[in-house]
Amino acid sequence: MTVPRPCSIADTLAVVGEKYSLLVLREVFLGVRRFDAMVRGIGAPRDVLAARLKHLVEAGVLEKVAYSERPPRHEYVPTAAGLELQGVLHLLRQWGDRHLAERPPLVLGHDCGAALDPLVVCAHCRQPVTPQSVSLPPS
Amino acid sequence: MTVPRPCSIADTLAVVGEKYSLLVLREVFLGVRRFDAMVRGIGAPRDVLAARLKHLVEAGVLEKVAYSERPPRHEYVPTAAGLELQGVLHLLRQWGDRHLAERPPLVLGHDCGAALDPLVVCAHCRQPVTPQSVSLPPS
DNA sequence: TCCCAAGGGTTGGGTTTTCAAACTCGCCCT
DNA sequence: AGGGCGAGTTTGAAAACCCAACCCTTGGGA
Repeated sequence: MTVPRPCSIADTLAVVGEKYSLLVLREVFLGVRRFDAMVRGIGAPRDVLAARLKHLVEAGVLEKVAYSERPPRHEYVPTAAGLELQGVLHLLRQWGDRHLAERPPLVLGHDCGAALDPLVVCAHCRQPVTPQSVSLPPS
Repeated sequence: MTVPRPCSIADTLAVVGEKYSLLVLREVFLGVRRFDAMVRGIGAPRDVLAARLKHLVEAGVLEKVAYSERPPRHEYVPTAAGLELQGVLHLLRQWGDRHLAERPPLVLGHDCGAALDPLVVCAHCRQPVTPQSVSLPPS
């Protein structure tokens, strides 16, 4: 192996793996969609946030939507592709709540009435995906 | 909001959000557990990889296990906490396969016999977690 | 015995990114 | 005219990152 492993995890991280990118998505999912509000919520330098937003828009994860012509104002909304990243954030939050426990967890609700407790299952058999239940490809 | 939002997503990203950290976990889950092999698989600079490994060990995500006394040799194996991050990698891979499609997807198998297709459900009701089915906390 | 290779890093240096603070620009309000 | 908001852009110093080269230990041939 002389060149880095080709891999869609790496490809995905090239889109959302830079510092603050996933926090931008967190804010968007929480309904925070304006530049200044994101700066405050994330605590990122303004120039870095501007660069991340541009990158995410170019990658088709967010879309810039005008909500006022004059003065020109717009907000960042997730595309369909962007919405599909919510699961990643749910899992990151769950992992932090379980293993870092530095704060009272943010409790999200699920339609069923219970607190949201995300679980990764196989879409085919609906059984949980565990390290043991996954088989690696023959190397 | 004068200070960044306190959030376990951000806390988790402080552990695994640096450049290459999730790729280290990918390699570990693929069974690649030695320094030089990781350098080749990931394509990271050796010094950066050394720093990431140290950080992941200190954070309790990986453990350094000797497999030879003389010469002193060891490998990096995931802890229980580390194993729990597999779901994140499955989702990142799935997203890349769906939206980037730059290569034939790496097909992992699931116990049920089908190709692994990860899906995030609510552990309580087993229904898929969608943007619409999750309710935000009252801000 | 001598030399080389493998494993697992460390060191020195130059190149990018980040960062925080200040600045800009258009528009609205008073 | 002055002040403020939203949304960035500029600036210059600090921190990462990248790469090549080097180090050390042990094991294996020639």
